[in-house]
Amino acid sequence: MGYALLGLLHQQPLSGYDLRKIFASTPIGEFSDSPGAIYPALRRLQERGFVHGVVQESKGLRKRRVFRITPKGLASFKAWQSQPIVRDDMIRRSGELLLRFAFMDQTFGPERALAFLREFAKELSSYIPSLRQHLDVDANEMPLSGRLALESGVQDYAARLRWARKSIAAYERRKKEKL
Amino acid sequence: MGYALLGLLHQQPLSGYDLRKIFASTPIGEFSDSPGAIYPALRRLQERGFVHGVVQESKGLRKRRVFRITPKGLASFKAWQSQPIVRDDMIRRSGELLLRFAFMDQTFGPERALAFLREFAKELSSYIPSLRQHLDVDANEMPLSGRLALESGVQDYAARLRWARKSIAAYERRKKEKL
DNA sequence: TTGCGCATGTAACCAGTTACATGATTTC
DNA sequence: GAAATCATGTAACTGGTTACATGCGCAA
Repeated sequence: MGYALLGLLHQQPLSGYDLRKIFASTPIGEFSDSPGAIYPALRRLQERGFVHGVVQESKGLRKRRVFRITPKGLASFKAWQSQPIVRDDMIRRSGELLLRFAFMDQTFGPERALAFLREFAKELSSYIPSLRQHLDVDANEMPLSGRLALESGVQDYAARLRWARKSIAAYERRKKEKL
Repeated sequence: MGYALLGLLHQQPLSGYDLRKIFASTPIGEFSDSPGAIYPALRRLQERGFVHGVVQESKGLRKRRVFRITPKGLASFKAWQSQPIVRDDMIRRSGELLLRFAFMDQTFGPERALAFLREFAKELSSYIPSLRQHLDVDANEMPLSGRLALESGVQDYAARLRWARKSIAAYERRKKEKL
């Protein structure tokens, strides 16, 4: 979740309360908007030197602490985004992959975003057949609900692959238009 | 994850090592096969009286502790499966919903599984339009990668809804055949 | 003056990750 | 006798959940 905060703070400086509102009101993945999650996370980021908070006393309201990302924080964010996509990311951290992608235009530009999508699609299209094969094997000895639940996983991956291909096309279309 | 263990132990008695192998070799959601996750989880279940472990010394191998679910454990498992489906489950605990469904044929039979799917589909089909609407609003001020990442979320839910409807049809088809 | 929205925080609890430790048996 | 497999566990670390606590300014 620290990276979600860094990504948002890279767009603009925000207070903990601002971040809570963002998590509460927009469908940005599965992040918690509870103060018990956000304020400790901001403190950790500050301890690592990734963000820097300044108290603002203006405007009659209670003083707020506004955080901005540091160069060190941005470097760490970019390093995180640049990690290769491995199968385990696909299986157990798909939300994190989407988050890495969501901020890619801002940090690296469309060319890198496109490269990310291609890597994503490639990894997915190699995973899906092996998953499907596995299911076909041991689906026989399972009750219908179990079989369907596994099938749902395959459908999810297939939908994500379609999304990736559509997104690749969107980037390529935009590239052409710019020429 | 405790519920995943209970569900598997309801099918048959298993040792911690057996459970690790299942998590390692089958695509049952996103569960960890590490001993540091499984053995403490089994101990907790035992402390709550949900499972009971018996040491087996047979067969030359190292002794293994085989767990079976208790009536109390089964009751707790069923109560978990019977919770109403709320929107927050859909958004932040979709894996848990699928897990609840996966074991439903065994615990409650096809009629309840079908009811679960209908509730699931209903909740989803009310959520998707509101999500889509939200996206259309604030997608304008976002870079392409951010917009696409949010779009991916919508696609996921749409795929899940299609899956639910297909699954409902599968249950209804089977019901007809039985008559 | 009661309550609401703004705004920040803490503390107990729970559970997964990573890494380490141990020991028995089988296979090459 | 070394390596692989079977089998169980612990400990430090990390981080989210839930619930509580606090305080300001404004409007009904």
